[in-house]
Amino acid sequence: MMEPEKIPEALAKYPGYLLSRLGEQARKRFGKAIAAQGMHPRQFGVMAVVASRPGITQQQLHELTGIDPSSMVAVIDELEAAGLAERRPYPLDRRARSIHLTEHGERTLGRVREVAAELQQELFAALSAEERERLHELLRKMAGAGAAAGDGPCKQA
Amino acid sequence: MMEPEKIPEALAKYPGYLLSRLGEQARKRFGKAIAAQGMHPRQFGVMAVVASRPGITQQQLHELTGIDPSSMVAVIDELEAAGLAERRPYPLDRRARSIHLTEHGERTLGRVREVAAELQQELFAALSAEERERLHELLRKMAGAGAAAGDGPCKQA
DNA sequence: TATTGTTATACTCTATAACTATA
DNA sequence: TATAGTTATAGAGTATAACAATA
Repeated sequence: MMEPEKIPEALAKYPGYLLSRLGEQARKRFGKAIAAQGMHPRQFGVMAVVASRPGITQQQLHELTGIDPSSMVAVIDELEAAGLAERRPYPLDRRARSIHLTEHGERTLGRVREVAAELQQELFAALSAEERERLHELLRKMAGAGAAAGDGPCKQA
Repeated sequence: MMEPEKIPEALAKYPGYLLSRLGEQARKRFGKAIAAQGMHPRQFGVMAVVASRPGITQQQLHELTGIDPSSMVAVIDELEAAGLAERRPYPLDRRARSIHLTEHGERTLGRVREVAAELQQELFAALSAEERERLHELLRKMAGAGAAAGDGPCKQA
């Protein structure tokens, strides 16, 4: 169990600060939780998007995850090396690469999703189920999220 | 104006992810906003705590901000070099150093607080005033924040 | 001429370990 | 023996610039 660190009022009064510090904490704890599966938060993010849009290109992955194109190369390299994903030719544009999860990748993603769900329970333990839902809604709204024009598999898949 | 980046449903469904990504975004935007004053987010955090607890030691600052003690040295060095804060002997324990803001530091902090307030408006623009307040409460609760045992000036000040 | 992916590189931020002076 | 601060160093993580293939 990790102590959630006390945040002094002088800083807690800034919602942006809370967002930043709690976000960093969430990322770190998630990273530790999935390290056992040999996975990294960035890899999880990419895999989750690929799972929802099989055949997506690296450029599109960059736009959706916010990960820099040059860093994206490294992430996909790692996933390929671990046998979790693979690059395939992208028929519509021969410059681009089409990314797919392998079967092993699908299974691993499933396990990591379970770990993520367990961690969520811990992370938001101070909140009631209702409060968690409310917080989630507010964060979604802030992110302008919810069905980012074209969720679902890509053409060609 | 910075586009708030669209977050796909495949990731937005994880509240921890939203927290992490929105937090990172908040930090980056805040950093850019205060760079004009020659300030860094870490420095602001430390200064805000020092302002609320004049005479605080570096060790205590580390506990309250989560910044590593060795990094704290660098932050205070920067603040001293910029004439924003200063180290003084700490009578109760000669190993420790007592940190205080200079007048220039107080004034600068005041200006940066204004910038922070403006940025907050932008950052949470997608939310109504009520929703912002609700989000702030939920984040506070999550952080176990609110009057961290001993807010206020330190003895000896 | 612009874009996708790639490579090499630099830069920022943070963490680790060892040292000093006090306790 | 343990702790506060310091220093030097190493490691993540990320961003920047230049290049090849293709559009």
